[in-house]
Amino acid sequence: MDPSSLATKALRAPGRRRASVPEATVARLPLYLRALHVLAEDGHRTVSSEALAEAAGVGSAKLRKDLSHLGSYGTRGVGYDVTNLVEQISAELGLEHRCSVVLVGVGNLGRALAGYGGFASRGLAIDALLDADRSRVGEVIAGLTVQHVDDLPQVVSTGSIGVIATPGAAAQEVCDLLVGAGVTSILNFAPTVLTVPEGVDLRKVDLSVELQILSFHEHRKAALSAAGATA
Amino acid sequence: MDPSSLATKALRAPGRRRASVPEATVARLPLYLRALHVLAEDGHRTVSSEALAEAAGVGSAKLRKDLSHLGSYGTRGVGYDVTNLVEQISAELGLEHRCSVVLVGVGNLGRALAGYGGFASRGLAIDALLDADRSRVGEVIAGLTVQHVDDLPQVVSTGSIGVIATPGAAAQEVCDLLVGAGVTSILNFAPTVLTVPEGVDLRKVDLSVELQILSFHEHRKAALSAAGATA
DNA sequence: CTGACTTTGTGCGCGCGTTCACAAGCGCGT
DNA sequence: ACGCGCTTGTGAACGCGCGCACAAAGTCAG
Repeated sequence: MDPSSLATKALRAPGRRRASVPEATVARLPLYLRALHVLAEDGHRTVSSEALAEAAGVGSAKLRKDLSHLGSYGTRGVGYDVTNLVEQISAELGLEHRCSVVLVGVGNLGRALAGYGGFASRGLAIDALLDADRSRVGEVIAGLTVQHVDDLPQVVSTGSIGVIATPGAAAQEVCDLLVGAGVTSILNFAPTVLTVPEGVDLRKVDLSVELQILSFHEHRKAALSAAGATA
Repeated sequence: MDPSSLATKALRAPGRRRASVPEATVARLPLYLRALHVLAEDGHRTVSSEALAEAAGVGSAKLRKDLSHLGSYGTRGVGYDVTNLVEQISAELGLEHRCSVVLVGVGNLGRALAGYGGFASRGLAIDALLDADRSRVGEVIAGLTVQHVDDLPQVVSTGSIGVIATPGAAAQEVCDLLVGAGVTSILNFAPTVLTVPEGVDLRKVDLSVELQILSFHEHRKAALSAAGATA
Protein backbone atom coordinates (compact mmCIF):
# COMPACT_ATOMS: atom_id res chain seq x y z
CA MET A 1 0.00 0.00 0.00
CA ASP A 2 2.87 2.36 0.54
CA PRO A 3 4.81 2.86 -2.66
CA SER A 4 2.57 0.75 -4.84
CA SER A 5 -0.39 3.09 -4.66
CA LEU A 6 1.40 5.89 -6.37
CA ALA A 7 2.37 3.55 -9.15
CA THR A 8 -1.27 2.59 -9.53
CA LYS A 9 -2.53 6.06 -10.31
CA ALA A 10 0.16 6.85 -12.84
CA LEU A 11 -2.12 6.08 -15.74
CA ARG A 12 -5.16 7.67 -17.26
CA ALA A 13 -5.42 6.81 -20.91
CA PRO A 14 -8.42 8.45 -22.60
CA GLY A 15 -9.68 5.30 -24.27
CA ARG A 16 -9.45 3.24 -21.09
CA ARG A 17 -13.00 2.35 -20.14
CA ARG A 18 -12.26 0.63 -16.84
CA ALA A 19 -10.85 3.13 -14.39
CA SER A 20 -8.32 0.95 -12.59
CA VAL A 21 -9.97 -1.41 -10.13
CA PRO A 22 -9.58 -0.13 -6.56
CA GLU A 23 -6.96 -1.83 -4.44
CA ALA A 24 -9.45 -2.89 -1.79
CA THR A 25 -11.50 -4.61 -4.44
CA VAL A 26 -8.50 -6.45 -5.85
CA ALA A 27 -7.75 -7.79 -2.39
CA ARG A 28 -11.21 -9.35 -2.25
CA LEU A 29 -11.32 -10.83 -5.74
CA PRO A 30 -9.41 -13.94 -4.66
CA LEU A 31 -11.97 -14.49 -1.91
CA TYR A 32 -14.80 -14.35 -4.41
CA LEU A 33 -12.92 -16.67 -6.70
CA ARG A 34 -12.49 -19.27 -4.01
CA ALA A 35 -16.12 -19.05 -2.96
CA LEU A 36 -17.16 -19.43 -6.58
CA HIS A 37 -15.11 -22.59 -6.97
CA VAL A 38 -16.85 -24.09 -3.98
CA LEU A 39 -20.25 -23.10 -5.32
CA ALA A 40 -19.41 -24.49 -8.75
CA GLU A 41 -18.49 -27.85 -7.26
CA ASP A 42 -21.79 -27.85 -5.43
CA GLY A 43 -23.50 -27.66 -8.78
CA HIS A 44 -24.70 -24.08 -8.68
CA ARG A 45 -25.05 -22.50 -12.10
CA THR A 46 -25.86 -19.02 -10.86
CA VAL A 47 -25.43 -17.12 -7.60
CA SER A 48 -27.11 -14.08 -6.21
CA SER A 49 -24.92 -11.36 -4.77
CA GLU A 50 -26.44 -12.16 -1.41
CA ALA A 51 -25.42 -15.81 -1.51
CA LEU A 52 -21.94 -15.14 -2.84
CA ALA A 53 -21.38 -12.41 -0.30
CA GLU A 54 -22.40 -14.80 2.44
CA ALA A 55 -19.95 -17.42 1.16
CA ALA A 56 -17.14 -14.90 0.94
CA GLY A 57 -17.86 -13.26 4.27
CA VAL A 58 -18.57 -9.75 3.00
CA GLY A 59 -21.59 -7.53 2.56
CA SER A 60 -23.71 -7.95 -0.54
CA ALA A 61 -23.54 -4.29 -1.51
CA LYS A 62 -19.77 -4.36 -1.32
CA LEU A 63 -19.68 -7.44 -3.48
CA ARG A 64 -21.87 -5.89 -6.16
CA LYS A 65 -19.81 -2.75 -6.21
CA ASP A 66 -16.64 -4.77 -6.49
CA LEU A 67 -17.95 -6.79 -9.39
CA SER A 68 -19.28 -3.68 -11.10
CA HIS A 69 -15.71 -2.40 -11.24
CA LEU A 70 -14.72 -5.08 -13.67
CA GLY A 71 -17.77 -4.67 -15.88
CA SER A 72 -21.32 -5.83 -15.45
CA TYR A 73 -21.61 -9.55 -15.74
CA GLY A 74 -24.77 -10.20 -13.77
CA THR A 75 -28.33 -10.68 -14.86
CA ARG A 76 -30.93 -8.74 -12.95
CA GLY A 77 -33.52 -10.89 -11.34
CA VAL A 78 -31.26 -13.94 -11.60
CA GLY A 79 -27.77 -13.28 -10.34
CA TYR A 80 -24.34 -14.07 -11.71
CA ASP A 81 -23.35 -16.97 -13.92
CA VAL A 82 -20.82 -18.89 -11.87
CA THR A 83 -18.50 -20.11 -14.61
CA ASN A 84 -18.58 -16.80 -16.41
CA LEU A 85 -17.75 -14.93 -13.24
CA VAL A 86 -14.88 -17.31 -12.51
CA GLU A 87 -13.48 -16.56 -15.93
CA GLN A 88 -13.86 -12.83 -15.56
CA ILE A 89 -12.19 -12.69 -12.18
CA SER A 90 -9.43 -15.05 -13.27
CA ALA A 91 -8.80 -12.87 -16.28
CA GLU A 92 -8.71 -9.76 -14.15
CA LEU A 93 -6.21 -11.36 -11.79
CA GLY A 94 -4.16 -12.59 -14.72
CA LEU A 95 -4.47 -16.22 -13.70
CA GLU A 96 -4.99 -17.76 -17.13
CA HIS A 97 -1.35 -17.50 -18.20
CA ARG A 98 0.28 -18.78 -15.08
CA CYS A 99 3.22 -16.59 -14.35
CA SER A 100 5.98 -18.48 -12.65
CA VAL A 101 6.57 -18.17 -8.93
CA VAL A 102 10.12 -18.36 -7.62
CA LEU A 103 10.73 -19.05 -3.95
CA VAL A 104 14.01 -18.10 -2.33
CA GLY A 105 14.91 -19.68 1.00
CA VAL A 106 14.00 -23.27 1.81
CA GLY A 107 14.20 -23.13 5.56
CA ASN A 108 11.30 -24.11 7.74
CA LEU A 109 8.94 -21.62 6.24
CA GLY A 110 10.11 -22.03 2.66
CA ARG A 111 9.64 -25.77 2.90
CA ALA A 112 6.11 -25.28 4.17
CA LEU A 113 5.29 -22.83 1.40
CA ALA A 114 6.65 -25.18 -1.23
CA GLY A 115 4.49 -27.98 0.04
CA TYR A 116 1.46 -25.84 0.70
CA GLY A 117 -1.27 -27.15 -1.52
CA GLY A 118 -3.39 -24.06 -1.03
CA PHE A 119 -1.26 -22.24 -3.56
CA ALA A 120 -2.29 -24.47 -6.37
CA SER A 121 -6.00 -23.97 -5.73
CA ARG A 122 -6.90 -23.30 -9.34
CA GLY A 123 -4.30 -20.60 -9.47
CA LEU A 124 -0.64 -20.19 -8.86
CA ALA A 125 1.97 -22.75 -7.96
CA ILE A 126 5.63 -22.45 -7.10
CA ASP A 127 7.90 -23.30 -10.02
CA ALA A 128 11.39 -23.00 -8.62
CA LEU A 129 13.17 -23.25 -5.29
CA LEU A 130 16.39 -21.42 -4.54
CA ASP A 131 18.69 -21.20 -1.55
CA ALA A 132 22.02 -19.66 -0.71
CA ASP A 133 23.11 -22.71 1.29
CA ARG A 134 24.95 -25.06 -1.08
CA SER A 135 24.29 -27.99 1.22
CA ARG A 136 20.62 -27.65 0.40
CA VAL A 137 21.13 -27.41 -3.34
CA GLY A 138 20.01 -30.56 -5.09
CA GLU A 139 17.52 -31.49 -2.44
CA VAL A 140 14.07 -32.32 -3.77
CA ILE A 141 11.15 -30.68 -2.02
CA ALA A 142 7.57 -31.10 -3.20
CA GLY A 143 8.80 -32.35 -6.54
CA LEU A 144 11.16 -29.46 -7.13
CA THR A 145 14.94 -29.53 -7.01
CA VAL A 146 16.56 -26.78 -4.97
CA GLN A 147 18.90 -24.64 -7.04
CA HIS A 148 21.52 -22.20 -5.91
CA VAL A 149 20.56 -18.58 -5.67
CA ASP A 150 23.30 -17.66 -8.11
CA ASP A 151 21.29 -19.39 -10.82
CA LEU A 152 18.44 -17.03 -10.22
CA PRO A 153 18.73 -15.10 -13.50
CA GLN A 154 18.26 -18.35 -15.42
CA VAL A 155 15.09 -19.45 -13.68
CA VAL A 156 13.42 -16.05 -13.68
CA SER A 157 11.37 -15.10 -16.70
CA THR A 158 9.61 -11.83 -17.37
CA GLY A 159 6.52 -11.59 -15.25
CA SER A 160 7.76 -13.88 -12.55
CA ILE A 161 6.72 -13.39 -8.95
CA GLY A 162 9.40 -13.67 -6.30
CA VAL A 163 8.78 -15.00 -2.81
CA ILE A 164 11.31 -14.30 -0.07
CA ALA A 165 11.36 -16.80 2.80
CA THR A 166 14.90 -16.24 3.98
CA PRO A 167 16.11 -15.05 7.38
CA GLY A 168 15.68 -11.33 7.83
CA ALA A 169 19.36 -10.57 7.45
CA ALA A 170 19.49 -11.93 3.91
CA ALA A 171 16.17 -10.57 2.73
CA GLN A 172 17.32 -7.25 1.30
CA GLU A 173 20.17 -8.90 -0.54
CA VAL A 174 17.87 -11.48 -2.09
CA CYS A 175 15.38 -8.77 -2.88
CA ASP A 176 18.01 -6.82 -4.79
CA LEU A 177 18.94 -9.98 -6.67
CA LEU A 178 15.34 -10.54 -7.66
CA VAL A 179 14.88 -6.95 -8.78
CA GLY A 180 18.12 -7.15 -10.70
CA ALA A 181 16.86 -10.24 -12.50
CA GLY A 182 13.77 -8.35 -13.62
CA VAL A 183 11.22 -9.40 -11.03
CA THR A 184 8.68 -6.64 -10.39
CA SER A 185 6.39 -8.37 -7.90
CA ILE A 186 7.74 -9.63 -4.59
CA LEU A 187 6.12 -11.28 -1.61
CA ASN A 188 8.22 -10.95 1.53
CA PHE A 189 7.89 -13.23 4.54
CA ALA A 190 11.04 -12.04 6.26
CA PRO A 191 10.56 -9.70 9.21
CA THR A 192 12.43 -6.86 7.57
CA VAL A 193 11.54 -3.60 5.87
CA LEU A 194 12.63 -3.94 2.27
CA THR A 195 13.29 -1.06 -0.07
CA VAL A 196 12.61 -1.55 -3.75
CA PRO A 197 12.89 0.79 -6.72
CA GLU A 198 9.77 2.44 -8.06
CA GLY A 199 7.66 0.22 -10.23
CA VAL A 200 8.24 -2.89 -8.14
CA ASP A 201 5.26 -4.12 -6.15
CA LEU A 202 6.10 -5.36 -2.70
CA ARG A 203 3.78 -7.11 -0.28
CA LYS A 204 4.77 -8.40 3.09
CA VAL A 205 3.37 -11.08 5.34
CA ASP A 206 4.69 -10.90 8.86
CA LEU A 207 3.53 -13.68 11.12
CA SER A 208 4.74 -12.15 14.36
CA VAL A 209 3.03 -8.87 13.53
CA GLU A 210 -0.27 -10.68 13.17
CA LEU A 211 0.18 -12.31 16.55
CA GLN A 212 1.06 -9.01 18.17
CA ILE A 213 -2.06 -7.39 16.77
CA LEU A 214 -4.11 -10.17 18.29
CA SER A 215 -2.22 -9.75 21.52
CA PHE A 216 -3.30 -6.13 21.56
CA HIS A 217 -6.95 -7.03 21.13
CA GLU A 218 -6.69 -9.70 23.79
CA HIS A 219 -5.01 -7.23 26.11
CA ARG A 220 -7.72 -4.64 25.45
CA LYS A 221 -10.50 -7.12 26.05
CA ALA A 222 -8.91 -8.25 29.29
CA ALA A 223 -8.62 -4.66 30.48
CA LEU A 224 -12.21 -4.02 29.54
CA SER A 225 -13.64 -7.01 31.33
CA ALA A 226 -11.57 -6.17 34.37
CA ALA A 227 -12.91 -2.63 34.31
CA GLY A 228 -16.41 -4.00 33.85
CA ALA A 229 -16.00 -6.29 36.82
CA THR A 230 -14.78 -3.41 38.99
CA ALA A 231 -17.65 -1.14 38.01
CA MET B 1 -11.45 -5.65 10.03
CA ASP B 2 -14.94 -6.79 9.28
CA PRO B 3 -16.68 -7.94 12.45
CA SER B 4 -13.97 -6.77 14.81
CA SER B 5 -14.47 -3.09 14.11
CA LEU B 6 -17.95 -3.04 15.49
CA ALA B 7 -16.70 -4.68 18.64
CA THR B 8 -14.04 -1.99 18.93
CA LYS B 9 -16.45 0.91 19.13
CA ALA B 10 -18.67 -0.72 21.72
CA LEU B 11 -17.03 1.26 24.51
CA ARG B 12 -16.94 4.86 25.59
CA ALA B 13 -16.32 5.18 29.28
CA PRO B 14 -16.34 8.80 30.46
CA GLY B 15 -13.13 8.58 32.46
CA ARG B 16 -11.18 6.97 29.62
CA ARG B 17 -8.58 9.47 28.48
CA ARG B 18 -7.19 7.50 25.58
CA ALA B 19 -9.90 7.15 22.97
CA SER B 20 -9.16 3.64 21.71
CA VAL B 21 -6.11 3.52 19.48
CA PRO B 22 -7.15 3.29 15.81
CA GLU B 23 -6.88 -0.11 14.20
CA ALA B 24 -4.50 1.08 11.50
CA THR B 25 -2.17 2.39 14.16
CA VAL B 26 -2.23 -0.89 16.07
CA ALA B 27 -1.21 -2.69 12.91
CA ARG B 28 1.89 -0.53 12.69
CA LEU B 29 2.98 -0.66 16.32
CA PRO B 30 4.73 -4.02 15.87
CA LEU B 31 6.73 -2.50 13.02
CA TYR B 32 7.87 0.35 15.21
CA LEU B 33 8.71 -2.07 17.95
CA ARG B 34 10.93 -4.13 15.72
CA ALA B 35 12.67 -1.08 14.32
CA LEU B 36 13.25 0.16 17.85
CA HIS B 37 14.87 -3.11 18.86
CA VAL B 38 17.27 -2.81 15.97
CA LEU B 39 18.06 0.78 16.85
CA ALA B 40 18.56 -0.13 20.50
CA GLU B 41 21.08 -2.80 19.58
CA ASP B 42 22.89 -0.25 17.46
CA GLY B 43 23.38 1.80 20.59
CA HIS B 44 20.93 4.59 19.88
CA ARG B 45 19.51 6.19 23.02
CA THR B 46 17.02 8.42 21.22
CA VAL B 47 15.43 8.52 17.79
CA SER B 48 13.78 11.28 15.85
CA SER B 49 10.46 10.54 14.23
CA GLU B 50 12.16 10.94 10.89
CA ALA B 51 14.75 8.26 11.60
CA LEU B 52 12.31 5.83 13.14
CA ALA B 53 9.87 6.34 10.29
CA GLU B 54 12.66 5.60 7.84
CA ALA B 55 13.55 2.42 9.70
CA ALA B 56 9.93 1.29 9.82
CA GLY B 57 9.16 2.23 6.24
CA VAL B 58 6.41 4.75 6.92
CA GLY B 59 6.00 8.51 6.76
CA SER B 60 7.22 10.58 9.68
CA ALA B 61 3.92 12.40 10.14
CA LYS B 62 2.06 9.11 10.32
CA LEU B 63 4.50 7.84 12.87
CA ARG B 64 4.10 10.87 15.09
CA LYS B 65 0.34 10.68 14.92
CA ASP B 66 0.44 7.00 15.73
CA LEU B 67 2.63 7.55 18.77
CA SER B 68 0.52 10.47 19.89
CA HIS B 69 -2.42 8.10 20.19
CA LEU B 70 -0.82 6.27 23.05
CA GLY B 71 0.25 9.41 24.91
CA SER B 72 3.09 11.78 24.29
CA TYR B 73 6.39 10.20 25.06
CA GLY B 74 8.69 12.31 22.93
CA THR B 75 10.87 15.27 23.78
CA ARG B 76 10.71 18.21 21.41
CA GLY B 77 13.98 19.08 19.89
CA VAL B 78 15.41 15.65 20.74
CA GLY B 79 13.12 12.83 19.74
CA TYR B 80 11.94 9.71 21.50
CA ASP B 81 13.75 7.77 24.17
CA VAL B 82 14.26 4.34 22.66
CA THR B 83 13.91 2.16 25.74
CA ASN B 84 10.97 4.13 27.04
CA LEU B 85 9.19 3.89 23.73
CA VAL B 86 9.80 0.16 23.60
CA GLU B 87 8.19 -0.18 27.00
CA GLN B 88 5.23 1.97 26.06
CA ILE B 89 4.51 0.09 22.87
CA SER B 90 5.03 -3.27 24.51
CA ALA B 91 2.61 -2.29 27.24
CA GLU B 92 0.06 -1.12 24.71
CA LEU B 93 0.32 -4.40 22.83
CA GLY B 94 0.10 -6.36 26.05
CA LEU B 95 3.44 -8.06 25.53
CA GLU B 96 4.75 -7.91 29.09
CA HIS B 97 2.59 -10.73 30.39
CA ARG B 98 3.07 -13.21 27.62
CA CYS B 99 -0.27 -14.74 26.86
CA SER B 100 0.05 -18.29 25.64
CA VAL B 101 -0.23 -19.15 21.97
CA VAL B 102 -1.81 -22.45 20.98
CA LEU B 103 -1.23 -23.81 17.51
CA VAL B 104 -3.62 -26.37 16.03
CA GLY B 105 -2.48 -28.39 13.04
CA VAL B 106 1.11 -29.54 12.67
CA GLY B 107 1.18 -30.16 8.96
CA ASN B 108 3.70 -28.47 6.72
CA LEU B 109 2.67 -25.00 7.67
CA GLY B 110 2.13 -25.69 11.34
CA ARG B 111 5.59 -27.22 11.61
CA ALA B 112 7.11 -24.15 10.01
CA LEU B 113 5.23 -21.83 12.31
CA ALA B 114 6.32 -23.82 15.35
CA GLY B 115 9.94 -23.57 14.32
CA TYR B 116 9.73 -20.01 13.13
CA GLY B 117 12.08 -18.00 15.28
CA GLY B 118 10.56 -14.73 14.19
CA PHE B 119 7.73 -15.26 16.61
CA ALA B 120 9.97 -15.09 19.60
CA SER B 121 11.48 -11.76 18.60
CA ARG B 122 11.06 -10.15 21.98
CA GLY B 123 7.40 -11.02 21.98
CA LEU B 124 5.23 -14.03 21.62
CA ALA B 125 6.12 -17.67 21.28
CA ILE B 126 4.04 -20.75 20.69
CA ASP B 127 3.37 -22.72 23.86
CA ALA B 128 1.42 -25.74 22.72
CA LEU B 129 0.96 -27.83 19.60
CA LEU B 130 -2.20 -29.76 18.86
CA ASP B 131 -3.34 -32.01 16.06
CA ALA B 132 -6.29 -34.22 15.28
CA ASP B 133 -4.09 -36.96 13.81
CA ARG B 134 -3.24 -39.38 16.61
CA SER B 135 -0.19 -40.60 14.71
CA ARG B 136 1.33 -37.19 15.18
CA VAL B 137 0.55 -36.99 18.89
CA GLY B 138 3.69 -37.38 20.95
CA GLU B 139 5.97 -36.09 18.25
CA VAL B 140 8.35 -33.38 19.42
CA ILE B 141 8.61 -30.29 17.24
CA ALA B 142 10.71 -27.30 18.18
CA GLY B 143 10.88 -28.52 21.75
CA LEU B 144 7.14 -28.98 22.12
CA THR B 145 5.28 -32.26 22.30
CA VAL B 146 2.26 -32.55 20.04
CA GLN B 147 -0.94 -33.18 21.97
CA HIS B 148 -4.28 -34.36 20.73
CA VAL B 149 -6.85 -31.74 19.91
CA ASP B 150 -9.25 -33.30 22.41
CA ASP B 151 -6.95 -32.07 25.16
CA LEU B 152 -7.45 -28.52 24.01
CA PRO B 153 -9.49 -27.36 27.02
CA GLN B 154 -6.64 -28.31 29.32
CA VAL B 155 -3.92 -26.41 27.52
CA VAL B 156 -5.96 -23.28 26.89
CA SER B 157 -5.93 -20.62 29.58
CA THR B 158 -7.87 -17.38 29.66
CA GLY B 159 -6.29 -14.92 27.30
CA SER B 160 -4.77 -17.50 25.04
CA ILE B 161 -4.39 -16.88 21.34
CA GLY B 162 -5.34 -19.67 18.97
CA VAL B 163 -3.59 -20.28 15.66
CA ILE B 164 -5.29 -22.47 13.06
CA ALA B 165 -2.97 -24.15 10.59
CA THR B 166 -5.17 -27.07 9.62
CA PRO B 167 -6.53 -27.97 6.19
CA GLY B 168 -9.44 -25.81 5.18
CA ALA B 169 -12.02 -28.50 5.75
CA ALA B 170 -11.22 -28.79 9.46
CA ALA B 171 -10.75 -25.11 10.15
CA GLN B 172 -14.30 -24.24 11.19
CA GLU B 173 -14.50 -27.24 13.46
CA VAL B 174 -11.24 -26.36 15.17
CA CYS B 175 -12.34 -22.76 15.38
CA ASP B 176 -15.51 -23.77 17.20
CA LEU B 177 -13.44 -25.87 19.57
CA LEU B 178 -11.18 -22.95 20.34
CA VAL B 179 -14.09 -20.62 20.90
CA GLY B 180 -15.76 -23.21 23.08
CA ALA B 181 -12.62 -23.43 25.19
CA GLY B 182 -12.72 -19.69 25.80
CA VAL B 183 -10.28 -18.40 23.19
CA THR B 184 -11.27 -14.96 21.96
CA SER B 185 -8.41 -14.22 19.56
CA ILE B 186 -7.78 -16.44 16.59
CA LEU B 187 -5.32 -16.31 13.74
CA ASN B 188 -6.40 -18.37 10.76
CA PHE B 189 -4.06 -19.66 8.08
CA ALA B 190 -6.56 -21.98 6.48
CA PRO B 191 -8.08 -20.80 3.20
CA THR B 192 -11.60 -20.72 4.56
CA VAL B 193 -14.06 -18.11 5.70
CA LEU B 194 -14.62 -18.71 9.39
CA THR B 195 -17.61 -17.49 11.35
CA VAL B 196 -17.13 -16.64 14.99
CA PRO B 197 -19.50 -15.30 17.63
CA GLU B 198 -19.42 -11.63 18.48
CA GLY B 199 -16.58 -10.63 20.76
CA VAL B 200 -14.06 -12.99 19.19
CA ASP B 201 -11.31 -11.36 17.14
CA LEU B 202 -10.41 -13.17 14.00
CA ARG B 203 -7.53 -12.42 11.68
CA LYS B 204 -6.69 -14.38 8.59
CA VAL B 205 -3.52 -14.83 6.64
CA ASP B 206 -4.06 -16.37 3.25
CA LEU B 207 -0.91 -17.10 1.33
CA SER B 208 -2.58 -17.82 -1.99
CA VAL B 209 -4.55 -14.60 -1.78
CA GLU B 210 -1.35 -12.64 -1.44
CA LEU B 211 0.08 -14.32 -4.50
CA GLN B 212 -3.05 -13.64 -6.49
CA ILE B 213 -2.95 -9.97 -5.59
CA LEU B 214 0.62 -9.83 -6.84
CA SER B 215 -0.46 -11.68 -9.96
CA PHE B 216 -2.99 -8.94 -10.58
CA HIS B 217 -0.38 -6.23 -10.33
CA GLU B 218 1.98 -8.16 -12.55
CA HIS B 219 -0.80 -8.68 -15.07
CA ARG B 220 -1.68 -4.98 -15.00
CA LYS B 221 1.92 -3.93 -15.45
CA ALA B 222 2.33 -6.33 -18.36
CA ALA B 223 -0.79 -4.96 -20.01
CA LEU B 224 0.42 -1.42 -19.48
CA SER B 225 3.85 -1.94 -20.94
CA ALA B 226 2.30 -3.74 -23.89
CA ALA B 227 -0.04 -0.80 -24.46
CA GLY B 228 2.88 1.56 -24.12
CA ALA B 229 4.88 -0.37 -26.69
CA THR B 230 1.96 -0.33 -29.14
CA ALA B 231 1.38 3.40 -28.77
C1' DC C 1 -48.89 -9.50 -23.35
C1' DT C 2 -48.93 -7.63 -18.90
C1' DG C 3 -47.90 -7.19 -14.24
C1' DA C 4 -45.47 -8.31 -10.21
C1' DC C 5 -41.37 -9.99 -8.09
C1' DT C 6 -36.49 -10.50 -7.88
C1' DT C 7 -31.89 -8.92 -8.23
C1' DT C 8 -28.43 -5.96 -10.12
C1' DG C 9 -26.05 -1.56 -10.50
C1' DT C 10 -25.11 2.85 -8.47
C1' DG C 11 -25.57 7.74 -6.45
C1' DC C 12 -24.89 9.71 -2.07
C1' DG C 13 -23.49 10.55 2.64
C1' DC C 14 -20.41 9.27 6.27
C1' DG C 15 -16.42 7.95 8.80
C1' DC C 16 -11.56 6.59 8.84
C1' DG C 17 -7.00 7.22 7.62
C1' DT C 18 -3.37 9.89 5.50
C1' DT C 19 -0.92 14.04 4.48
C1' DC C 20 0.47 18.81 4.80
C1' DA C 21 1.82 22.54 7.25
C1' DC C 22 2.53 25.02 11.32
C1' DA C 23 2.52 26.38 16.13
C1' DA C 24 4.24 24.94 20.65
C1' DG C 25 8.02 23.24 23.30
C1' DC C 26 12.67 21.88 24.58
C1' DG C 27 17.75 21.77 24.57
C1' DC C 28 21.93 24.04 23.62
C1' DG C 29 25.36 27.32 22.52
C1' DT C 30 26.83 31.71 23.71
C1' DA D 1 20.01 34.31 30.99
C1' DC D 2 18.42 34.31 26.34
C1' DG D 3 17.36 33.52 21.85
C1' DC D 4 18.12 30.01 18.01
C1' DG D 5 17.28 25.89 15.78
C1' DC D 6 15.51 21.45 15.95
C1' DT D 7 11.68 18.23 16.75
C1' DT D 8 7.28 17.02 18.40
C1' DG D 9 2.33 17.22 18.47
C1' DT D 10 -1.85 18.48 16.12
C1' DG D 11 -5.50 21.08 13.39
C1' DA D 12 -7.45 20.90 8.83
C1' DA D 13 -8.13 19.32 4.23
C1' DC D 14 -8.26 15.57 1.19
C1' DG D 15 -9.26 11.09 -0.64
C1' DC D 16 -10.78 6.39 -0.26
C1' DG D 17 -13.74 2.96 0.90
C1' DC D 18 -18.05 1.37 2.95
C1' DG D 19 -23.04 0.94 3.55
C1' DC D 20 -27.69 2.41 2.61
C1' DA D 21 -31.34 2.76 -0.19
C1' DC D 22 -33.41 3.11 -4.55
C1' DA D 23 -34.13 3.10 -9.54
C1' DA D 24 -33.32 0.34 -13.69
C1' DA D 25 -33.80 -4.05 -15.69
C1' DG D 26 -34.86 -8.59 -16.47
C1' DT D 27 -37.51 -12.92 -15.44
C1' DC D 28 -41.48 -15.64 -14.66
C1' DA D 29 -46.38 -16.63 -13.95
C1' DG D 30 -50.84 -16.30 -15.74
